[in-house]
Amino acid sequence: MSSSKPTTSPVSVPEAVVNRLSMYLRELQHVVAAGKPTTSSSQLGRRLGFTDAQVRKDLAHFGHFGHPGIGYRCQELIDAIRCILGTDRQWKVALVGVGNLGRALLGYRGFDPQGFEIVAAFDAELSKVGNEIESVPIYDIARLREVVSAKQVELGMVAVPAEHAQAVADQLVEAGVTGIVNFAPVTLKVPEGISKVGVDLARELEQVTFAVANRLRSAEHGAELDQTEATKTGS
Amino acid sequence: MSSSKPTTSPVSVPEAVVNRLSMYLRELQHVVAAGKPTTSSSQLGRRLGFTDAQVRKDLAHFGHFGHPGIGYRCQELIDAIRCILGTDRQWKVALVGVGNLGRALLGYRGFDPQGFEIVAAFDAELSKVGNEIESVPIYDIARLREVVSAKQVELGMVAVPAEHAQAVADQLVEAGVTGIVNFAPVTLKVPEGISKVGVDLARELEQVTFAVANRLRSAEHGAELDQTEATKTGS
DNA sequence: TACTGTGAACAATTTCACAGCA
DNA sequence: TGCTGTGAAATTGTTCACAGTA
Repeated sequence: MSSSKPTTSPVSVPEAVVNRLSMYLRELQHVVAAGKPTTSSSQLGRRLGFTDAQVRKDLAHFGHFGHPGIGYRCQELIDAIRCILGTDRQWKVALVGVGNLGRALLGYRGFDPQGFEIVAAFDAELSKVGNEIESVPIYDIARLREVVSAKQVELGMVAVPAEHAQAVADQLVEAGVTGIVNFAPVTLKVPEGISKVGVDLARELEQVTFAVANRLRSAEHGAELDQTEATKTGS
Repeated sequence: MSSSKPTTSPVSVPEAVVNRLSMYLRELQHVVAAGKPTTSSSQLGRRLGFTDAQVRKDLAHFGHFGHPGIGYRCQELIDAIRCILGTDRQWKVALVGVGNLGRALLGYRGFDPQGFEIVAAFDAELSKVGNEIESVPIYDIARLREVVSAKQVELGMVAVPAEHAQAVADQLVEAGVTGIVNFAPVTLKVPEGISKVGVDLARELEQVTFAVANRLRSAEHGAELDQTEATKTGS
């Protein structure tokens, strides 16, 4: 039992595990940045709010990465997780919608180091077309299919108004992307075999207000032994 | 039986249920916008990718909202869910960090209709201070405590670089906010009783690449009967 | 000693299936 | 008939506790 390459065919991994895998990765990067070469399931768990057993079980889905008596060598585990997540290589991403949010995504410094490169942006407003933002060229959305194919873009980010999101997603799929991150507050329909994730900013806030409102309710109400903690995803 | 006010003290609701509640709300708003006065658990479920039983069970945590034989009256259920989530009133929000992402958040049109109003923004860069963006005034971050207290801000959004996020969160808590949405890729520590949610853009992309990479692996590999669908949160 | 990996126990969540109301 | 609400069953996920390795 010692380090090894990730199991090639994970057969069926709960989505929650994949979520936590990303968190472990981020945390490991912080540990490395702090100069520590190794860490342990309990340390990792403590920092993220999980039990040590959970951390070990999660990682065990993919292989044997730990060293008994030692813990995990950070760089080793980072490499393994990136391999599992598929970010051991660079992914080409297209952004559709160069509004406020789109521009923010173009300027976001966190993508490149994690393996994502925005190689093209699209907008329907012709005054934006032809410019570059953060050295990403902006194309007429009418050319989406052509450009996405030509540049071999694999992932799409949808940052257009809700009413156009489905149409944009359809075009992205048509053009050959295999995964979509959607920032519009609608539920996209995508064909089987295309992955998608939705990020809805108002919904994130609602998760917080629920916890707050709930706390207020129990407080004024009469001290139920209620304990709803809204520590959803880490961070 | 029939409609009623949400149960006041939900005692203990799984976080996943709260997440879905937000999705039901969004979906119901779309149904209303389409002119339909009622919907059903199966319709709602189909649109979001859940079973009808799940929808009913989720809602049953909070009261009896449905009408046997009819389904759910959309507006009624919308009102009930907003009440449960605490967004039946307006929440005052402070934004810290007026970079690319911060500006996008200031310009985001989706907050107001869902009950969120950004009433103040803060930045350390003094050239930004004193201006308004989207008619939100930008203050020196040194005045965070003072302004947040004075304006009775309840929620904070952290959109500063990772290395400053914890310090900013500490100040927000000090100043009296009860909930935080964090956009920096770090795990914040907040005191018991403060709610937080983390949004990490690179992590969202990783959820997608995992699914894609996984699909590629099984494909080239040898057709395991693997079925990993990355249809995380809806959208 | 300090830690991992893991079967077995436990807990939570989801689905099923059906009674009951409009 | 069409739909909800809900116990009971099935499934999934988490924690415990310990054998085993460095």
